[in-house]
Amino acid sequence: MDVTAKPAGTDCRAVSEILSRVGDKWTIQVVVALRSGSQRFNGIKRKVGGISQQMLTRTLKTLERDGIVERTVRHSTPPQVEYSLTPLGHSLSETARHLADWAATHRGEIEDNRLRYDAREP
Amino acid sequence: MDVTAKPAGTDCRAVSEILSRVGDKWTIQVVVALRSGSQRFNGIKRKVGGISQQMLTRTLKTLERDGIVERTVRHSTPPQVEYSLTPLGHSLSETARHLADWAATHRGEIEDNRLRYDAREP
DNA sequence: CGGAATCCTGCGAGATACTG
DNA sequence: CAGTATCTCGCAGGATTCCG
Repeated sequence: MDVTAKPAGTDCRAVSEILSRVGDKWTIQVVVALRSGSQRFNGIKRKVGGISQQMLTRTLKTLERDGIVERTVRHSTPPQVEYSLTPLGHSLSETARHLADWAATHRGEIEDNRLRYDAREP
Repeated sequence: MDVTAKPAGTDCRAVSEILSRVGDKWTIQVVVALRSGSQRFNGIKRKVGGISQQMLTRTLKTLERDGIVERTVRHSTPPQVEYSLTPLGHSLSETARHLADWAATHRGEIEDNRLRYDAREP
């Protein structure tokens, strides 16, 4: 997969690649939760709400792997682990904002379309 | 819409809602395939590449339901069905472009991060 | 050509319990 | 507090076959 020359056809692949990476149930919510600054594990858990510790662990690990969040361990008692966004993570969260705006703007419209669509075909 | 006061908590929900709607394997690829103009079923299938007939049908149907694509049937022999983006669909594809840009820009970086991460812990 | 119906599979994700 | 280890289940998504 070399990315050297990139005609328009390729970017649909690129987007869906990113989307399937970032479009899971929790990734973006965690990123957004970290926008305000570094947080600790259970802090994020509280902030996101509804996420299991299992999934939070997984999500954070893959985010760390991708260099989107940074993990800092503080060996104290009790142990503290801080998570924060890297520059890459912040740039992602900025991009996510555009999506958020789009979502906020068109959510009602979509909702209406669905209702209309469902109304006519039982 | 009311973007006046937006407490950080709300938009993360909105984004992930949109993402889980749009972040599946095919939706965006189909939308992108339709950007250049209206296409017929098998045209889209060819253009996307790798999608099964089943999934294309499903994807197009939910996109139609959401008012993102429009379906036009032409009763001829052989029958022709044309799909095209609605204005809402175009606005989505514009937003997707931002994501595409981000993806193109940072893909290599992410790739590197992964390699580095995987390299140190077997 | 453009679908619908059906069957089958793997992975995303929740619940729970245990460790350091 | 911050994880790891299992077990389980639903559903996205593929392949294949039939229909107008």
